[in-house]
Amino acid sequence: MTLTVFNSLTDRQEPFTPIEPGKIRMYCCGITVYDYCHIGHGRTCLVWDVVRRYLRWRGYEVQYVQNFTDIDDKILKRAQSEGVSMEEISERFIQAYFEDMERLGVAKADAYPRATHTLDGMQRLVSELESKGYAYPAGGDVYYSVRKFPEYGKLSGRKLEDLKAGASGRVEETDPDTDKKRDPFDFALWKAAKPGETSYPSRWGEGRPGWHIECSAMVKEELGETIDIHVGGGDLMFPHHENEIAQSEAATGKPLARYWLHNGMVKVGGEKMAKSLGNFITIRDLLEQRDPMIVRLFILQTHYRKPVDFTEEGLDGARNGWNTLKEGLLFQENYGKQLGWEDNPPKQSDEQIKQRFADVVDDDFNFAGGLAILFELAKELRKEGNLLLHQGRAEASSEELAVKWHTLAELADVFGLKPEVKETGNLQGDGKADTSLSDEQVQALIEQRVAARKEKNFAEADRIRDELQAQGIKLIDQPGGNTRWYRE
RNA sequence: GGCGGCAUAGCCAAGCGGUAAGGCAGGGGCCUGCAAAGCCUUUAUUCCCCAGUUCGAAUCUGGGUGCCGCCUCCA
Repeated sequence: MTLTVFNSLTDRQEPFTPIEPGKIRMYCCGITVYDYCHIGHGRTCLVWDVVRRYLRWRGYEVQYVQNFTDIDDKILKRAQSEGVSMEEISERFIQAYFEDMERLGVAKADAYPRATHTLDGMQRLVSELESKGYAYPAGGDVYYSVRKFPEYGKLSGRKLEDLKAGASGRVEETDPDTDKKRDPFDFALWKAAKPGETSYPSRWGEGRPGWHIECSAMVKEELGETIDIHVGGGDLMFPHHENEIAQSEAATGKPLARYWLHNGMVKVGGEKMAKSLGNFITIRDLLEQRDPMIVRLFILQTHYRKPVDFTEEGLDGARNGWNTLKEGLLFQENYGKQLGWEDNPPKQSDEQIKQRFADVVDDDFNFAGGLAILFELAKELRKEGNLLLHQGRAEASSEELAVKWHTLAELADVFGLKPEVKETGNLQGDGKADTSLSDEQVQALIEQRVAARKEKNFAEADRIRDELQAQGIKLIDQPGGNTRWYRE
């Protein structure tokens, strides 16, 4: 089967072919760095991280670029209210972004261009648009003339007439600069600086770039005139991506991207989560409560184009599901020694299963379908592990188990799902709660309980178990009187 | 008002014309001093409703209903 993707540009699912065989140039619209990232940003980054991982796994060389918007009204506003520079705000939240993404296991992009580092490129592009007649200056601003670009609206499926019908009465009233525009739908490529604002010199005077031009400039500088895949949140399709197309394609006369992919929004309580609605959850707040891998699994369970509703119930389900996968992934950690894998680390994976996985995921990145295969493998390994634990031997051969484990680990890696291997405790918990008891204290109590059980003093044994349970320590009694434990 | 998307078990979710994946939760059994974990087993004659096409439809067509997103900054 061949990889097919849903292209927003054609509104159809179509076979994917890169411009240059084996190579993919991919651009993701990143974030405006004026605050901590919320889980909507998290979903976007996670989804495209996995797409990128999958494409690599499928054998493509992927060049992946994601931008930071560090020139923006909201950054300026925050800088002014805190009495610091825009740079200071940007820098702070770029660092926070990297911290959050590292915790979520999002791989680093190949480049992170910033608006402040792309000023020349943006100005060149604006000049080019001006000289080609697509842009006009107006009192220190420069606007893009939407009517000069006949294909305007081709991405979002809008016609200028429809926009007019919807926006009539709103655009004129809300935009005090409207009088400078020749058409209400023209948008700013360059904005004249207002007094006290951070600004940059240009041939149109002191000012700063408009929002959309940065991506047009960055794509061109980092990846070229036509790229393979341009991705971003569905809410960016209009006007941001539409305007990017208008700018880039008018300037180069070539398509900006062959495939446009958009991810669905995150909802909370059935409503879209957005800054403007005030119902957002930041990634760092969420990660106080939940293992990053739970969040990853939760998000990957829903197809990337569908909306996903964040609920406690949903996250609880993902937590339990993650425990199952983790059990499988830790198979080598927990049983490899017993199976004598040390000098012969398993390297072989099951080609048939990998083919099944690829067939499913090739269908517009059907991650949920792919996860079903991971669960299949993880459950088999868990079952065999349980046999090893209780009976000292498994049903399958060491080689078979090695292949299964290796296949699972390889496919889980495509999804960025990795258990944290902890030094403490002899089984893995979900890393959520922390207890006041040290490992030594737990161990001591367990030894007391083992002794009590030997004397058939079950009241005392149960008392100790309850005490540990209250601290979030779970016990597993094994045949032969051994007890394993983990933190819940 | 315009444009677009989605409706599948208690919850989440795949499925894209051939007779309902998977996860979570639940029921029953095994194991256990009792648990926990694990194992086995079970849970939608049916896919929002109504028509139609077809030998055959959750899947295609038409018409309803409901929910959501975009049209303004937004991942």
